[in-house]
Amino acid sequence: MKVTVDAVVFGYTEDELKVLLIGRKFQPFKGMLAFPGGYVLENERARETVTRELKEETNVEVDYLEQLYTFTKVDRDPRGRIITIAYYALVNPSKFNLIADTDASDAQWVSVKEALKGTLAFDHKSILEYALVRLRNKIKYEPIGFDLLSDKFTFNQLHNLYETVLGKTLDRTNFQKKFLKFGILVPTKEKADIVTAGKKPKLFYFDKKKYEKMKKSGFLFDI
Amino acid sequence: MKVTVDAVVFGYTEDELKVLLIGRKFQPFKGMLAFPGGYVLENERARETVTRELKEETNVEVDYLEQLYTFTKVDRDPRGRIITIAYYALVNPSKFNLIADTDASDAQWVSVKEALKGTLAFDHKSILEYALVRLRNKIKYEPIGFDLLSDKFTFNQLHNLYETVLGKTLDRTNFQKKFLKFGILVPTKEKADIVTAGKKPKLFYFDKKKYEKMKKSGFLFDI
DNA sequence: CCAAAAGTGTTACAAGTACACCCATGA
DNA sequence: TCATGGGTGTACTTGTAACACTTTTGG
Repeated sequence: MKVTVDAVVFGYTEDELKVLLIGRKFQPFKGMLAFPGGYVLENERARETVTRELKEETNVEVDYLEQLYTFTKVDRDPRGRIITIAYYALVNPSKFNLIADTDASDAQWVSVKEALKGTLAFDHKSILEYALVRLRNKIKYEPIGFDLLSDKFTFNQLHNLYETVLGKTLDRTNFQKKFLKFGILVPTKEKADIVTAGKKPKLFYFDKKKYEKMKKSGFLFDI
Repeated sequence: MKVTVDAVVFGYTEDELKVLLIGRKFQPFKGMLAFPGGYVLENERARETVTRELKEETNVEVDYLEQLYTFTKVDRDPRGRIITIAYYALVNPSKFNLIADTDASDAQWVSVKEALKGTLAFDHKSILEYALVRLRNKIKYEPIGFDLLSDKFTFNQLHNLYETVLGKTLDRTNFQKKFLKFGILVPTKEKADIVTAGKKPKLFYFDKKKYEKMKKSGFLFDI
């Protein structure tokens, strides 16, 4: 039996949730869009395969990486019996230049909405749906949204991100108060350098170390 | 690369959380305690392997079964490169007579506390720890505790179960009110046939169909 | 000056918590 | 009849949701 990994890498740009897809250079599913991934080698663990393949195929190094699910349907790969361990990851797309290589003819950020409308190679559409559900659940109980944003961000950006991922509106002022009460966001003295019709918003950053400490002493993040 | 499955089957008896373990009949780890499990065959998916091996090795058929995590550490099995897809399951132990067979010299319900103190074959101790964390989280957000109890149960039994699994005390009266308000527990006219120092408690059952409907229309179980 | 976005405050209601208290049972 | 566990009620605290209001900015 052969074992592969697949990486569902989420990014957030232009107020939209994106996913990193490559064009397949070889058969099967040549020319179609698919997740970066590949065979788990004899002397590496699955997580290592994911980071290696991501670097090789797209030049991306992810901030947040978590195992998603292992897909074992018997006929999921036309090459034979191949199971895949799917991972999902979060990254700020502006950090990297996508460079396609090895098995990939190109690498691009595709809107999740569009990706779900079209066709993907293998069972990758099911995997994407599964990953999206996981992301939506996880972002409510763990402060992982920051891995999709720049180090410093405005409340408006965070708010938009949450509304986009969760697919529903959240009261702006209550969202802000809730986050501030947690005490894991640090205000800076800087104001965002963006064109706006109104007041210049403050920039915040996420105090990850403080959050880890609080979590250890029983604090539960919950948006 | 070879692929196995391992099943962490939880049960609840004598006010204690138990796990189903077998004695290993063959090398490696001959004579030690381990989870039921075995190789994924070429023409079956992992979930099928789990139910098949559980039936073969212990005569147990589980009510609730969910994939837990795939463990891929390179040296986790002395026989070579073998990754394992771990599942966890919930069952009411009183429903089955344990019958050990094939690879198992015996099958028994072991207190989770004891199992974590002792030594298990392979990396099964890590897997058990991982499964326990998952169970504790899951039982808060999904009404899966009922799969550990008989079809009809008293509030005291449910309350004890939750306190045992979560490892903390929960106010008896508030626990009851919260559950009743959900509307997923149906009171029967029967009273439990148990010796008690006080009042005879009513028996309830869990209305799974109603819960599924409510869940579809947006209801979130949360204890 | 005014529209738009950021930031702050207020109020009404729902939910959670901590108990007190009564009831039924069997030793 | 009394200790024990089951069952119910209530006051208090906390959290949530909705929205009004003020401030700052650029055109």
